[in-house]
Amino acid sequence: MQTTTITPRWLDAEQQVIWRAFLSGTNRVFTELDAELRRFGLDLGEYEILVNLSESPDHELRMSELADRVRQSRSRLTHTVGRMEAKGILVRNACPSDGRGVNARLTEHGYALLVEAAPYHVESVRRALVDVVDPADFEALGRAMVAVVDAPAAE
Amino acid sequence: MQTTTITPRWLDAEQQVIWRAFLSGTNRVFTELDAELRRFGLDLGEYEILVNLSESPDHELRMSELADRVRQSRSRLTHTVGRMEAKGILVRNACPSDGRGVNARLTEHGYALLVEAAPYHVESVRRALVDVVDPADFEALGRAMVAVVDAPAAE
DNA sequence: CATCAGTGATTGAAACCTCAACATCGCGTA
DNA sequence: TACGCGATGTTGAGGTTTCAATCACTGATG
Repeated sequence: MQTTTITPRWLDAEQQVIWRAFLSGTNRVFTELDAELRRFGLDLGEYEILVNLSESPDHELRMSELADRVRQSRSRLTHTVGRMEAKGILVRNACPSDGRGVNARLTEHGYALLVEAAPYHVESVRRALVDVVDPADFEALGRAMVAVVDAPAAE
Repeated sequence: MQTTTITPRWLDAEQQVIWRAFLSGTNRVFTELDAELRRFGLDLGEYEILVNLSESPDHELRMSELADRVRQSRSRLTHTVGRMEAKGILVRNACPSDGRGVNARLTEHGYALLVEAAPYHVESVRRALVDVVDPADFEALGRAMVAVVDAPAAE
């Protein structure tokens, strides 16, 4: 019998430091954003839903399309959208062109909430990340994250 | 009456692109890591607990110290450690030098689990981030994250 | 037209996290 | 010694996410 053994390619000391800074730094950023959004009764996941709807025609989007854009599972999105609907932030309607589909659409109140929260949100993004990082490093960060997203999916 | 009005300093187009890449990229990295760790019945939060205990004398750490290192609330850590204890990964003992304190210590089984999972974990860190990013950009990423962590806390 | 595999969305239970309240203990001070 | 504030951990309730199962509909195939 033979097991597939892995010879670990450990990170070197510097990579290790960078990796741990990544863990701490991302944690710090998201903690800060959530703290700011909480003042509007939102979290980052809900805020991204608002943004994506607001950028779509009629402030409306199919659930599945929305799930892809905010990187949430369909199930999670159903639950979250259900709560947001209960708060009057958006409404759901059957999709006219596809009997399986459901459209989520911002209400007036939901759009007003986004308009109100957005300036504070962008300020927290600056405070936590954009304004504290050297501009050249910030651009490199962008390239790095694009490379991550564009990397082929694991098997 | 007068309200404090904010003149939003919106992100410019390029900053916007980088910010969204950051959201997608970090999500991609953490999704990949969790998927790999799930094969060992762990998530990233639990894995970081294992790592921090394993790097400490006697594989043991005060709960509060551990909470700081893994950036989890005390409450969350109590719950998580409780579940890990139930699985036999670690044990809790009263701290001899401080009646309030509790030490968490890895069991043999817990350490063996870490030893087993670590090579796959590091491989996923490489696959998701380290190996797909240009080395110079990776270093810049490190500087950026250090700047984020070192930034003064918001009021 | 009948079937059937695939897609879109939801459901409910279990697992997990958050939040506020609480219990306990250490330490400085009078 | 007694007081009281601050720190350490835990608890349980309530809210959120995950996971697998399910329902409904579409489109293709025979």
